[in-house]
Amino acid sequence: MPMSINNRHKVSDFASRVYELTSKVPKGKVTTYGRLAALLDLKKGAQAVGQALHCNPFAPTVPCHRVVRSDGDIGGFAFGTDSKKKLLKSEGVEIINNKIDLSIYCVK
DNA sequence: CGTGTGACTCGGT
DNA sequence: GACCGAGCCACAC
Repeated sequence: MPMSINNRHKVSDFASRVYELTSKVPKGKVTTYGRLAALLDLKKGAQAVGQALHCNPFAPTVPCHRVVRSDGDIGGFAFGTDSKKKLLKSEGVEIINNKIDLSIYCVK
């Protein structure tokens, strides 16, 4: 596990796990808050996951823009949903009517 | 230790 | 489709 995900400033273990998982999402694909929560055995902790990402101190390191809502909605983004949309678009993710194409969900 | 809050989700209206 | 309320979880106060 990459140490660079937890040094600098101390973050909660929970947040570290979230960042680590998020950093594994391949370019061009996306995952959901709920999916990350499930991988952390917190199947109902999607909101907690979102909170961890909001405080994401590794903005460029952790591709938090590849995390969207379960219904395909953009979700949120510390720098504005507009930036999030553009980033995804530049990675090849289709965004239609403010919704992510559910067919490119990362299945891991 | 109790409360409030939020980049969530689901089901009902 | 939009709005609302309830349930869940980590975290700041």
